[in-house]
Amino acid sequence: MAENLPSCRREFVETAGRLCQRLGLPRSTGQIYGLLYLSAQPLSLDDISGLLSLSKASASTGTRQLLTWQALKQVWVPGDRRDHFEAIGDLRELLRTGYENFFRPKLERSVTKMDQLLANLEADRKSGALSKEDHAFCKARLAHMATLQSRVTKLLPIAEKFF
Amino acid sequence: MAENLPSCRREFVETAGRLCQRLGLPRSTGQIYGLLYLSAQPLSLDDISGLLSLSKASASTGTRQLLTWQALKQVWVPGDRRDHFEAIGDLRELLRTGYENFFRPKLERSVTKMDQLLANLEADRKSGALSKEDHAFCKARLAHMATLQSRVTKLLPIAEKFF
DNA sequence: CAGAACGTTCAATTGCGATTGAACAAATAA
DNA sequence: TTATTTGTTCAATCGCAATTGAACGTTCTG
Repeated sequence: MAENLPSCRREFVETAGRLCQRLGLPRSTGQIYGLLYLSAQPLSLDDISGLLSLSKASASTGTRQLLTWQALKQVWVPGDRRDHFEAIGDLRELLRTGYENFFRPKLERSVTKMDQLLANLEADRKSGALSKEDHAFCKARLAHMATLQSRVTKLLPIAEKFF
Repeated sequence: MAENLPSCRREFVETAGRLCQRLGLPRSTGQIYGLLYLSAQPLSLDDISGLLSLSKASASTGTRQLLTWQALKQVWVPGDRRDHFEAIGDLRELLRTGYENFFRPKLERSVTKMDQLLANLEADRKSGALSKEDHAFCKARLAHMATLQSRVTKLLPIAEKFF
């Protein structure tokens, strides 16, 4: 990490990096967004890799990823043919699209997965792999899980409106 | 993974394992809970490591972790001096304590972190590390983030009641 | 045109944390 | 008592994905 960053930015970059790391995303991605979030001027790939001590490759893949998430935008800086990047500051929107692209598909898949599981359960019952008691037990537990699932599905749109 | 598991349990175990993996938790942890969630009878450490093809060590650490999360309970099986484990089926409660122990502390820390950042910002301003414009820009962005933070803080208790 | 600047791609490396095997301690049995 | 069973701890290993360096294609410049 470069020493020439003001301490507040340095700390912010570190925090953003760690946050991404916890979310299972590349740390560099968070660092890049964090750096740009507190940069009044757009930065080039060289600036980014230099300030964060990242390789050119990481800066490139990271910015491209962030672009697909609509977390950054490219801006043209007159007199410089390099790409420059700016953070899109609207975190609310970022959160919303993040939910849309990230959570929601998984939630939907989990519902179809539950159907598969229930189908398998019946198949196991018929094939004799599961006793009557085990069948009933599993069915009850899966049903309980399904109700929770539907609650989450109902909650999230509400939360979305809350923002 | 053992072949002697009925297909519905096998698939459930796999799904639970992957879910934990995505959440940044050990996969084995999810597998163990998944196995027990669909087991009408409590299982011993040997059963668990056998059915899941895990080492004794993994089964031990995994169950202990799950116990601290109140996701399992130990039950005594007469005539067997080994520990046996049962899944606690109330997923709602599990979710609630998970939020309490896992998310909430981080959310609280993020608030104090924000204070630190704002303090650093002022320090940088006074030391001349940040121009007046940069200072204003960063302050605005951090303020925006702080409002989002407080919204999340307000939302979560509401979501909790929803369940 | 040649040469440089810029960004991307991809195989190789690295780092991190889950998993393991072996040694250990505690409890039970013989 | 000694031997066996049971569960934990910890250093070593392994797997996975982030990161890198080098080679590449493209676009600009002189």
